[in-house]
Amino acid sequence: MPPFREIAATISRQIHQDVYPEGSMLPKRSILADAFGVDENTISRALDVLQSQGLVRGLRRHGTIVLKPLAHELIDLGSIVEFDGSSYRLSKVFKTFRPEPTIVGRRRAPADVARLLGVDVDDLVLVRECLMLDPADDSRRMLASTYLPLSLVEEIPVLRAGDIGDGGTYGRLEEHGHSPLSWTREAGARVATPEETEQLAMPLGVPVIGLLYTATDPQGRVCDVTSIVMSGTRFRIVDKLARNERAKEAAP
Amino acid sequence: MPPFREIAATISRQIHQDVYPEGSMLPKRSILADAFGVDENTISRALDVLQSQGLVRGLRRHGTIVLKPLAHELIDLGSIVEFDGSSYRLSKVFKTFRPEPTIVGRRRAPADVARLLGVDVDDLVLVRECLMLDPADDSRRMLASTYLPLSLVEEIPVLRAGDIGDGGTYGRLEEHGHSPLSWTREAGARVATPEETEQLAMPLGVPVIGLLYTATDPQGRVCDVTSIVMSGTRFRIVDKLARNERAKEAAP
DNA sequence: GAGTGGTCTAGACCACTTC
DNA sequence: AAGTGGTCTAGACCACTCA
Repeated sequence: MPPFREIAATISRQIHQDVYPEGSMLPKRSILADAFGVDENTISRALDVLQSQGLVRGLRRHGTIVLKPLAHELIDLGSIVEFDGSSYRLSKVFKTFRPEPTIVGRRRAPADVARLLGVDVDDLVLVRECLMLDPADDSRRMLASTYLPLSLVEEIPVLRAGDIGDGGTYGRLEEHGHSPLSWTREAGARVATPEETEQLAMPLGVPVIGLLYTATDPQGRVCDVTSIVMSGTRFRIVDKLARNERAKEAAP
Repeated sequence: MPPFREIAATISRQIHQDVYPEGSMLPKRSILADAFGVDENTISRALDVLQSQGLVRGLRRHGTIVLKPLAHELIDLGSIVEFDGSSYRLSKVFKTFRPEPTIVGRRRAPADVARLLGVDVDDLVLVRECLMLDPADDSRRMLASTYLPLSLVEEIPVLRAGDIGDGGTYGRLEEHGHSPLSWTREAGARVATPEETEQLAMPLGVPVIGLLYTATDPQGRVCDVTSIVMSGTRFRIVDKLARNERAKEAAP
């Protein structure tokens, strides 16, 4: 293992063993460089590793602070799309956030979204993006983006409206002959894009949980792809598991 | 945005637009450095970014190859623990792999596992680790680790056996009075540890999907934590969603 | 042996924050 | 103004793989 990874692993171990407790400052670069007998630049690279793991954060002028580890918030997404009489919600947990619309317009979709929508990566689609804020302190929790093929927007112009909201899209689609919709969810792990990093106020290079919800009509046409992005260092998805029939029999 | 990130974004865009198609080689560092008008070192950092996104891979002597993007394999984990008459399986997909045991022994558990097990991070626990191989080509797909508190192993010595396997642990636990077990799953995104990187033959710094299965007995005692790690650049978890009752009514 | 990526060192400057 | 992290350049060497 090269020195910079070795050093990152050592400091990580020291943090977990409370040599550097949560909230404390690491020694500054020049001190660490002397301590490990390497150049300051090598320390810098090691600290990069720790930052992308969400373990520490560099604060200019101050130093490098040790963040609270394992502060994962558990999110129970469930696997039920909820209907409240007029609009749908992909999970009941999204009810607990305050949505703040940021962008509505025509853009190119990310490659995986384009694939799910069945459009070319260079085609424009309608994008509606919003931040999910914590109602308590307005902190940014998740980023939600809805992608609609332009052909569908021409067919149902009301989808173009800025204030239609997330759940409302599905209601309008069903009212216009795309009923009943069925949904699929893909969950993955990846590194945040620079845009996501900025919007969610995360350090650069952190892993994120990406959810892609696909709404398909009975004709098999993909009507909508909604992407939810949240920091992997702050959130985890939790589920309760059931037993199958034979397992139930086996229990006394 | 600093130059090295700008360059990484530019090359990433060029790859997606087939300037550098999948399987092709990027120009060598010195050429890219000239092309972008920066030092070779800056190119190196940009390529680091692309490698941790799983987009390219550096091959010594050869050059930097463009990997197949979006080759995500969709895994349907389900939410049912299956019983086959003698042992349990946390998901039916695990049946499709060939498990190869690697480590059995006493070790310290990772901090999040220790938290779930309710033991101190410095306590030793019994670890049983195995690689899940693709039966077709023996390639390494996932890493599965089972953690058991030592107190439980003293109570049920058969758990110490090396060949008990993953599903068998739950059967033995239920036979010894911890019945019926109930399971919870946590899913998260994080950066691979160096050990995982090596065992799964991944490039350094890739994001991984981490699953933590917790088995709890009726007394509320956590008996077992099983961790599944898979590359975020290769896998995605897929689910089909259902509608709630009111949504069903709304459909024609 | 030669060519490529991977990494380290040394020195420098910038950006930001606090004083 | 000063001090910290963030980044760039220049030059060097190593490790690995192929010819």
